[in-house]
Amino acid sequence: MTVVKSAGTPTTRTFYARDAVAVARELVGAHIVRVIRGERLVVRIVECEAYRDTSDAASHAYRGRTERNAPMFDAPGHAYVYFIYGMHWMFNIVTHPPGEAGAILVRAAEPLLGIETMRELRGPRFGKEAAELTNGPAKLAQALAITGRLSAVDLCIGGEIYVVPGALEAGEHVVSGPRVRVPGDESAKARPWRFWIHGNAFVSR
DNA sequence: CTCTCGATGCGCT
DNA sequence: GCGCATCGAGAGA
Repeated sequence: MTVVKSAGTPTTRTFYARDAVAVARELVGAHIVRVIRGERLVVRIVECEAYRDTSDAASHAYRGRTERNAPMFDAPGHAYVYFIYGMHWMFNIVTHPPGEAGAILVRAAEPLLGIETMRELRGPRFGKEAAELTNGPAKLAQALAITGRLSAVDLCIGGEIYVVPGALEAGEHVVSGPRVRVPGDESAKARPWRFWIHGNAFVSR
């Protein structure tokens, strides 16, 4: 069982001003805090994927800046939220060295606080199992009421959504592998830029 | 449990 | 028009 020790201090801008692959590994175990209607919802990241810019054919930033992917090119430590498959929102954290572009997709998390509210946000027929609330990127966004309105929001100032450093528990370790359903050439597909806690029950399918 | 398939909006070729 | 950093229902085993 995971113990939530405190509200925590948000991660800093400099934490995200580095290579996205390196940061993605360190982001596993961190907490996302979402303040909604005066309530704090807290989840723990158990799976995420790094996307870079021109060297990464799978990345939205690969073909340069557009209106949609603009947050990926702007200051690190902000959200990049986009809409896909006509119905789903994806939550990313903008992460890249100065002058570059990139983001980390949060694919799955473990609910820690506010589980009943997450259940309501997901819908009454989902979430009988806690893992069903947040074990996929679109599920996570729905459980935390994340939509395009939060794209480009600063995650480092303790506002309506922010990220807090976390730690792995005893016996846990992070493993890596190819990203899920990425487009692009073979080299992009093969890159082991997906990170997750080995054996964790909240990792996506 | 596993597998297949439709939903549904929009950015980009 | 195509295809997507997905999910859930439904069918079959």
